[in-house]
Amino acid sequence: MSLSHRLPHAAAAAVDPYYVYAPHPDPQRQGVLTLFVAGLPDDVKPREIHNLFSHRPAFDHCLLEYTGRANQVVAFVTFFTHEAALSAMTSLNGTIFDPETGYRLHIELAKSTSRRPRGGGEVYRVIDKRTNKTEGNADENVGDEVDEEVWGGDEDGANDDNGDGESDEPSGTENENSSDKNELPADQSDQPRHKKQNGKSLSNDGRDKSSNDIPPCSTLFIANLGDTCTKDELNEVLSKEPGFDVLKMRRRGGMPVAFADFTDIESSTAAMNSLQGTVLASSDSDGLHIEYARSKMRKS
DNA sequence: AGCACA
Repeated sequence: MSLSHRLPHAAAAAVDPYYVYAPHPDPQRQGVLTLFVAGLPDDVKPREIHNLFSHRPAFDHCLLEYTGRANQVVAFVTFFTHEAALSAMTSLNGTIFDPETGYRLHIELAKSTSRRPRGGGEVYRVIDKRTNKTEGNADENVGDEVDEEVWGGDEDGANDDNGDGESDEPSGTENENSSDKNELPADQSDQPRHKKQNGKSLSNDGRDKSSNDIPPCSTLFIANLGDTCTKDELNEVLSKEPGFDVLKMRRRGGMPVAFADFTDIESSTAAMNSLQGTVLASSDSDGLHIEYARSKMRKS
């Protein structure tokens, strides 16, 4: 039934050597108690986030947000101390959240600490901006308006962090009231909803999960790069993906494109899913467009 | 939409 017979190292890798973080990567985020969590499948439930993080030491509270952009879902998890947040980040970052799709958690410090929920902490806090709940939800609340009531996190003075691209990957935004739409991080969206697609097992022809026509390949084709994008900038992001091997960039006249090779198709698929739509500092539109390459990279 | 290297 499931593909358990060909699971690689899958869920076993809760901690990943690729996700070793420097103790203080960004001075701007040093006091922050909240983690920003991306790489979540669109059918994720608040309970799942809570179950995953609430057993961590010094856990405080968490919030799940269906952003309404693409199929993106992000979470904000707050701890009582900065160290506890970092600890949870390093041990859970890179965790395969859904072995069937290869989605991996991408965790970083949030831009600012989430405000404490007012009343109690028992209820799952959710912001749901989705207008069309096609996936993973039985009930249809189509006329649902955006709930923006919770959380107006705006007391931070830290906004633009375009310093010297140290791990410059985009971070989540907490200002859902803001009109800025350029702060969305990883966007694993590309799964076009089939007519009767239910969140769980895709009854596909049995192959591609994201790229539509191109068969899976351990090399990824990366497009929609800003014209100022450098190989180093791209490398920064890709090197955090497990199994990443070689990056080649070329600009053929127009916009640059890149090819990233991974050790295997599982890795390239997971990387594609988690990096799809990632907005780099050099990006100017929708972020990275990633597909399987049409042919595997040759090395010599 | 844009897919090279040998």
